[in-house]
Amino acid sequence: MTTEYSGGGDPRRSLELLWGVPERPKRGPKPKLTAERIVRTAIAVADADGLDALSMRRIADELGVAPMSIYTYVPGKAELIDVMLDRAFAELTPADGVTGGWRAKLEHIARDNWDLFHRHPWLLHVAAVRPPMGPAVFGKYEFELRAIDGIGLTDLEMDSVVALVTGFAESSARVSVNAAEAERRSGMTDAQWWEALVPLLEQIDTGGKDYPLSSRVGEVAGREHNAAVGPAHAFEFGLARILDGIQTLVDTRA
Amino acid sequence: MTTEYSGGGDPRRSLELLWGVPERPKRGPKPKLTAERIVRTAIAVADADGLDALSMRRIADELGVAPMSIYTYVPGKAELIDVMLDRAFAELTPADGVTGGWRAKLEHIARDNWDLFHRHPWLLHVAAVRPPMGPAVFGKYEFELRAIDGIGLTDLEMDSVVALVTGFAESSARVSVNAAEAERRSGMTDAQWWEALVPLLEQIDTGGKDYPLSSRVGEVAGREHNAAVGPAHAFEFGLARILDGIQTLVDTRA
DNA sequence: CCAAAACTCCGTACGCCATACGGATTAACC
DNA sequence: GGTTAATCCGTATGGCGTACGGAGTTTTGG
Repeated sequence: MTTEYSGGGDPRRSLELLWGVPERPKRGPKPKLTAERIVRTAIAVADADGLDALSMRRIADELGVAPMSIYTYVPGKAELIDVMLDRAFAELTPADGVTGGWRAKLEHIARDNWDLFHRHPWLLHVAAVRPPMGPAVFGKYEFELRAIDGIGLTDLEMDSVVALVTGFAESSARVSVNAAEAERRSGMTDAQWWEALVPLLEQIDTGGKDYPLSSRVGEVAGREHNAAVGPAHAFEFGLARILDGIQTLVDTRA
Repeated sequence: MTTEYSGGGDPRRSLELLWGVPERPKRGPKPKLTAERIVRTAIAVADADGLDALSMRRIADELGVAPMSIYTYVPGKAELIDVMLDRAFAELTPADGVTGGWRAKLEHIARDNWDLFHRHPWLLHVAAVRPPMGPAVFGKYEFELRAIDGIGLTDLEMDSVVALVTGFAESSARVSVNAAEAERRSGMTDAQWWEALVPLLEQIDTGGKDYPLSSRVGEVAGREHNAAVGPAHAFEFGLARILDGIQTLVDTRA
């Protein structure tokens, strides 16, 4: 599985694509495609078959043109992925209408992110340092900050809180998505995989060490949440702890 | 950058490599290599040049043999990476000697993990669902649990707390490592990159929307922590919140 | 002492990737 | 109608993991 990097292409070309340049040049043959159609097709391919399957050849096949024709509309794969990212983040919704104060709003944001990463698992394979400066990324940061505006935090703390919550949503979604991916590619559930491993592990000479806590806790944890609900439980547990921690901070400010 | 998957190979062969089979077969020419040397070389390559540079050809070059000779000692790249993972985790240290109770112990574990991911950034490019069942991975889970044993949590809560803290260390290290990687491959610091982007952004027609909170908070956050300390600050801030949240949970149990 | 077996080493080959380059074609402008 | 700009795309490069099978080397069994 290939991890791509956002911000890898020419920033000027990326920005033009992200914000849309309405210029219609006149000369030359009628274009068969648009950048928009290419982006939509690329997202569909990545959703269906993963970022690995997203090649310029595949997009071209899907659109019925030769591979090199894509480069007429898009400078390269790096810029294309920047636009795909911004498009995907555009699906996120503000927490403005959510009742229940900052805590409920942050919960909405965390869950919304969690859902997004499950709808578009390929997002997790794009390292979003230096994210694409598109309308959706701008809007996302703005309404995330709005969720905790006016509750007594400093500007720096607001930025840190938003980063903590969204970062947590991403990292727990990563675990969840990876588990599902492992299940798909191995054809075994986590339970089946573990079951197959136990007899092999019993033949191993551990050199006299034993693992009392691991055995006890691991068994309980394994029984309690099988693979289907495990990552979701981890998400709910972690989110509750993090919000409690933010509560403590807010309390010291009041 | 390629992301690899742990647990991708033949589990039996992986386990043999992980725990070491001392059998010395007799027939045939004297082996020029050992699995051990191959693993050490692979880790050195990944440390120095990243997981992308880790190819079977590169390892072979490094050891002065032909590419296919590697397969005499190691079943394939997937199993090799499993062993590399376990070897790396073996560098982690228990928190038993740390004074200051469970909070100080969890801090040690988080920082120890954070450091490890910076020493071996390629760990972040290996998706560790279904981790290699080697001695180090077993030991890690055991002493992580020991750090919070006997403070009133249920077995399930102990598992969840450990997963939360180590998961957070991984995800914030990911941000940090990605930032450093972006700096290296672009030749620009975050500050320089942003500076180059501003004039381009000013030419953009945002369609009348503006972003009051983003501008105010973003500027403060950007000024406060430049790229060098930004991720480290996010780590410290998030860790404090998470430990506060765990404190709240522990309090309800007391 | 010799043949068979076991083991190491490795040359070749396959299909797939992004995209640089330049040529052929097509449409609009002067 | 000639010039210019734009689209479309054929070809080629170098790197990847590893399947396959052959050649060389050492020990074992008789």
